[in-house]
Amino acid sequence: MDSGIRDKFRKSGYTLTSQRRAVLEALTESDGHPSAEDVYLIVKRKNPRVALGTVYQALSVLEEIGVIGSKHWNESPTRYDLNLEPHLDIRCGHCGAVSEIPGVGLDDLESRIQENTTYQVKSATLVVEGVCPKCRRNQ
Amino acid sequence: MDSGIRDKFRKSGYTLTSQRRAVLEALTESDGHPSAEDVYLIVKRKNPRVALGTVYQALSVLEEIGVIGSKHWNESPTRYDLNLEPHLDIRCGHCGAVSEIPGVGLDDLESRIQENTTYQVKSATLVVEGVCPKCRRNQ
DNA sequence: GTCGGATCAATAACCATTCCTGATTCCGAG
DNA sequence: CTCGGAATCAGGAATGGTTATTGATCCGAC
Repeated sequence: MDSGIRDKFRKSGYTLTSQRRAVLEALTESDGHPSAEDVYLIVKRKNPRVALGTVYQALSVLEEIGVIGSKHWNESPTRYDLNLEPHLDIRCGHCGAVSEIPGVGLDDLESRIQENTTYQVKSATLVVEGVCPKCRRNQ
Repeated sequence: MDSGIRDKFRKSGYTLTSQRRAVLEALTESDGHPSAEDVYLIVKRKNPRVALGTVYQALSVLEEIGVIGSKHWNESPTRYDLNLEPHLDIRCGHCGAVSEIPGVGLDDLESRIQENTTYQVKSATLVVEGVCPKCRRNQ
């Protein structure tokens, strides 16, 4: 277990419980962009007593203290991610698979937006959807 | 009523019913980015018998035939829009107001994404959130 | 007019997520 | 060690935006 994670727990005041540890482990074991339900199923293999609500709560704590990130596509469950760097993900509209897109910089997009609105910009997220190679083959 | 709208209905095979016309009129009367519920309330003022489900269904038909557009921010209802040009909207996280952001071009973003992924890119939407001037003042 | 498909209103169902409640666990003070 | 209070938990009910279902009704082609 990364000692940085322990630090973040200590600073936040939350405790690093076995359930939260299990959720983190599930994130590592998964294919990289699991939904809360996916995490729940992985966690349940080792500890069948955990409830889905507990997983949701653990995920939100982990996100709050900056240990994991999340992304949301319309009409589909939120995906969680250990990659904290700003990066682009694309979601397949057919099978729901999520993959990273390397090499596309958003540069100064957020500051360009701030220059053109009287709102105070809090976030600018690029939501990318497409068809993955596997689904394209099966069409 | 725009004759282009009639054309789109004719081509699509859908009929331009009074309910769908009422939904379109509500879009024009509204402040520009109403939710389905907002549209429902406006429509109901003139025709109290329409059901919320009918409004949803009318909105989805109108979007399907390309008469209106829609945008979705996490954790909040979908907003509908008569502006069909690609453009940026920002949503206030406090009051939910939605406004357009002029002057920010996404340029070749979608093609840059396509170059860096094996997925077939279908859409790349920028979801921008912030705080509107009014809410900032009241903080 | 009338037949059949499109559309409608009303309501039940859906699903991801959050909330609630009482039970359990954790942790520091004594 | 052990007591008590706070944090966390499991389970299940509730939420809210949206969609599906179901008869009833409308409308246009014949």
